[in-house]
Amino acid sequence: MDTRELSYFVAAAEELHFGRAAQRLGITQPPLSRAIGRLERRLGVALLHRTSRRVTLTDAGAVLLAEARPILAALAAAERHTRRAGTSGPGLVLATKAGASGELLAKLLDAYAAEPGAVPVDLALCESQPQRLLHDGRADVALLHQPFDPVAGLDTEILHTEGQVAIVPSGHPVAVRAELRTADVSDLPDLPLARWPGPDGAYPDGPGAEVRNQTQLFQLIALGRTAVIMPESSGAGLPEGLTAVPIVDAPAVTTVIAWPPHSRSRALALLVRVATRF
Amino acid sequence: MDTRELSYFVAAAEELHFGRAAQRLGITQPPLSRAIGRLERRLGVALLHRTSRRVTLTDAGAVLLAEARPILAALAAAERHTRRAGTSGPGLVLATKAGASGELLAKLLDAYAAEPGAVPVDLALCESQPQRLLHDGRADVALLHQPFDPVAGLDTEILHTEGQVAIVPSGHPVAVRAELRTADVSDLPDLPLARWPGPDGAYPDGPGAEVRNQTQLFQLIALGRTAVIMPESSGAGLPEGLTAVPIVDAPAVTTVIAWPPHSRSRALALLVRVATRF
DNA sequence: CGGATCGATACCGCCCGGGTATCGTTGCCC
DNA sequence: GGGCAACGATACCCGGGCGGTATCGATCCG
Repeated sequence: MDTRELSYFVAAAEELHFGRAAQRLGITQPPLSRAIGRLERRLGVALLHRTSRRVTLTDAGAVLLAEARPILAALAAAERHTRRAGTSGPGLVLATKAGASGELLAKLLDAYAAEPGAVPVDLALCESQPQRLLHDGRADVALLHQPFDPVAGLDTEILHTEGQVAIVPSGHPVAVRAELRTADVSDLPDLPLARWPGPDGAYPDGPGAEVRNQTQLFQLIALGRTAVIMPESSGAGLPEGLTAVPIVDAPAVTTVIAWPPHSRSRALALLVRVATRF
Repeated sequence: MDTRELSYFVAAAEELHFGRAAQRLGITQPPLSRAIGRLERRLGVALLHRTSRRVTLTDAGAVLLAEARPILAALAAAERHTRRAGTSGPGLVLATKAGASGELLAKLLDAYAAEPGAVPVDLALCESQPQRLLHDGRADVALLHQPFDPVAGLDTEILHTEGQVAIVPSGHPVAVRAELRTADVSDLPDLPLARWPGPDGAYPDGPGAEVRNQTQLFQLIALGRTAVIMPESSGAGLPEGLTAVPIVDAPAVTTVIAWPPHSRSRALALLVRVATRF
């Protein structure tokens, strides 16, 4: 099966309309019709059931669509990884969530820079989903936080484990407590927990404020509109008006350094070695 | 990146010899040279370092090779799965290890056959690696035994959990014991544990007999040459001269029914539903 | 029943993949 | 050290397939 045929089929299967699919692919409709027809003939299976008015997926088409998408994604990732591995480029790109693991990151970068043979490290501080940068080749290595960030398909080393704290407005009654339990903060009607976007960019339902980054979040907390539970280290150096209170029964957060399997860079290996010395 | 180019590169990277690689691909050498050159130009990266006497992988080539192999395997699997999903075929093919889960299998097949809407079920009884049949599309569903069979990348439902027994010659001193511990049978100098082939078909080192199937194994045990630890149910209905003794500290064996993700067959869904009723 | 929408088909030009012939380089061996 | 053999690169040719335009045929709508 050819890559082109496969992406043609995915486009047609997603659009369920040959004209629009062809447009999306930057070709005209007839070659698309022929390509899909040829693919079906080669497989000996109908993939799309089509009348001149409606196009639907057959069972076989649904199977192929589900398998084709990750294959095409893996192909694109392989291409980017190969490009990065060949062009020595600007050194390493390290991805992590902005605001997370601040002290650990600073220590790591300092220690690495002091090593003989270190290369320049660029930072990719994203608002969410740092592991995506790894998968699509925009970064070489990432600091991820279990259980928040999925690490499936990556090689990892554990760097650090820490508890979590609630960050609340200093004026709120719970701010004076020495410690809290999860239930103490998840049930406050006047202070609903902030909601972060999921992997698809959509927000879960709930009463709390929708937030995308830490600045926004801290401002909303300072205004008494929301609260949040996050790792201890993210609560270091809080601005005025915010208080961190340990949550004793929250699951521990593990910071890991992660990289795509099959990486062969000496610079990356050195960075991982330095990181695991902590 | 084209599939053809990718498989050309894999062949060249594995053979490290353009002539042989071309022969393996069923083409001549010049188109292969051109294809690899074009791929390198498009990626902007050298994949193979070649003199007229020696071909070696570059770092980028090693990355691409490692990523390309699973991608090509996934492509081939997708093709087979799609073919199977389309051609309603002879019904379902169920794979499992010959001799394993005998009673459970019989019950499952009977119960399924009694359901309205059941289709004929063919059995693929293999000597090892039943999950391979699933991955390459030769089977639709399998009974696997954790922790022996890898279930990564499959959808599963747990059917049954059982302990393990040692199967020894009836005349041996340990045969009269009511129960054993793993250490009791793994250290017997006169009765070394049988060795099964690994995923690559090679046998691990050790003193025990090399076996491939249950008939062979039981014969060797009856002759006093080896012993084995296996799930209780596999020890049911032993031939004359063999005795099963429970191993109290062996890890439990879980029988699962497994199928490739994205399967959409009604017949398969029914089989799984029947299986999970036990 | 006429028109509009949409997928299939016919036909054409060009690019690209594969083939044969040959060149240039590099170890190797006498 | 020179001749030779092995091997990858290059030159050139041919045919198939991909993409384009034009058009057909079917189906739904008003």
